[in-house]
Amino acid sequence: MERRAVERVRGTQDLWPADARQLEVVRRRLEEAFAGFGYRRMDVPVLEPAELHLRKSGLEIISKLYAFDDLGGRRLCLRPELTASVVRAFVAQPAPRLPVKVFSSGSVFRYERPSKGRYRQFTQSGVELFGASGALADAEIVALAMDALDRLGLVDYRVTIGHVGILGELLSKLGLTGRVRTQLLESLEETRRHGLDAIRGRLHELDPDLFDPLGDDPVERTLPAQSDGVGEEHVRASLTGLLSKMGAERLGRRSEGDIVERLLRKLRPQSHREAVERALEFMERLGGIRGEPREVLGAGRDLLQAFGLAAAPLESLDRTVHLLEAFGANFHRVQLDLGLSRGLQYYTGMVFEIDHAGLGAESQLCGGGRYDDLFRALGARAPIPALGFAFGVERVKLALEAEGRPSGEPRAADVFVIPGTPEYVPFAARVATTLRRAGKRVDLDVTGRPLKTSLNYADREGYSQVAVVGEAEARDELVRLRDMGDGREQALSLADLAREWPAEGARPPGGAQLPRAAEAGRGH
RNA sequence: GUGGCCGUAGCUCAAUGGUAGAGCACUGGAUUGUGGCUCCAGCGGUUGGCGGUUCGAGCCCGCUCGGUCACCCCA
Repeated sequence: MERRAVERVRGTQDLWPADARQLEVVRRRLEEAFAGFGYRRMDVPVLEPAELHLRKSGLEIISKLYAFDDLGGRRLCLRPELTASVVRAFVAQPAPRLPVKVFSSGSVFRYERPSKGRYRQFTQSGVELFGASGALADAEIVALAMDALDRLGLVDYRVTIGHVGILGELLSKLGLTGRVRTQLLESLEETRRHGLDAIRGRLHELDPDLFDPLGDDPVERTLPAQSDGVGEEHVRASLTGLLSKMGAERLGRRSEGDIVERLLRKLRPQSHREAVERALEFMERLGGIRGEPREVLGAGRDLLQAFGLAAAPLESLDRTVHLLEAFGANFHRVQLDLGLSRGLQYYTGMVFEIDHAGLGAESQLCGGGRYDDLFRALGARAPIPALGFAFGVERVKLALEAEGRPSGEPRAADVFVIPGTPEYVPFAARVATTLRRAGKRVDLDVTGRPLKTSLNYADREGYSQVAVVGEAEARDELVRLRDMGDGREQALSLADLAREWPAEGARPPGGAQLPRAAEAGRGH
């Protein structure tokens, strides 16, 4: 016989009743808020084709995916988040009418190094809103996330809102596409933490032509500086003109056309490089703009103007912020941060995070934003505007505890029924059942240990009432409910109790302050 | 993924390199079945695991597993 205990998988948790209950209460309150905004519950599988997440997620999440082959040879994964599954479900079977407002909760899995507030299996609870573009939808989503935390009585949280569309617009204007664009979008937040050189290094790995030292060729040095928006045809034309002026016969035997093409080839990386440099400069300045909404919007407009960009994303943010006020959000908890980028690459517009000061390193409670391109990426015929967010339920629980408002040990039941002696066990079972049918939560003592020990236990566990049933009770067909506070007893005849069943609106006298639905509907 | 700290009874923690302990919890008794207080006794350990150094390791060293803190990243 193997004596060594089987250990819990790293990064997972066993939740004993007090913690399990608290997590359940948190999740339920969040979901109540979602429902209060007209969102409906939807469930999606824990198992998904690995491809679903490989196609849409950033490298960071992909590298942490729990992926494996099932016995049928399918490449599967445990979901690392919920949004992709909900979108996949919609793409496979579109809802008859937009908009779609749904919420879902459940376990998600990421192979990360565990620490406090960071687990390999954790619970997300979030919403998705499909089919609405514009600031009102953006504001509703943020207001909903804040309302959910307010319902829980959380105080010390901070909402940070940004907009990745600003940088996206610049990159488009500079003609930056593909992996370089993706890399830059993902790096926005990194610029202020690690500086531009860190980003340059990463880009160089991606494309070695970027940030190579310039050659010494004097001709290359005199080439016209490439700036944004200048097409290759234009460059070819001006190069040809330049060569004519220099006198082509002095450049050897090659034809003018050959030379131009060769220079263009050398030039292409450089123009690319300069576009990237311009993007980096923009990112650095953008990243510095954060704080109180009005100031950020002002500074943002100045920057966009300096780079000749349309102010549309900022105006959208402006409207979102104003609508947030109209939603009655706690405005002093909101700040704007134009350098906020979020790691998931599929975000396209407004993005936001909610952090809590009491959590240390893993302080983010919630993250979300707009992901208008995700439907196309997952195979939808038409683009559908979409946005959403997810809470980390365990982190919200930790935040509540950090603010010193734990739910307290839940009382197991209202009444503890103790058989006085073994021979009255059947009668005790009958008493317990009668009380339950009369609407009480009843815990029957099944240990058979000495009465004194059981009473001691009942007292320490905090039962408000105890019923010891023995000879006298069995003879008279009654139960004596003893109040554990003042010791007074109340005799109830079983016949009277039975008449209450099924009693209309029977309510347990105590311990009902927590959601009743948590108990109902279990184990069926 | 990087660096630091920590792992001793169910829980919280002690123990100069020299016989593994306390409080709480649990079981029994004082009290011949009616709680909380008190007192007494009992149960409970491969000191996370494997290896090394040493006459001797909970303690020192290496690896490993787990936790935690700071990075990183995210929720």
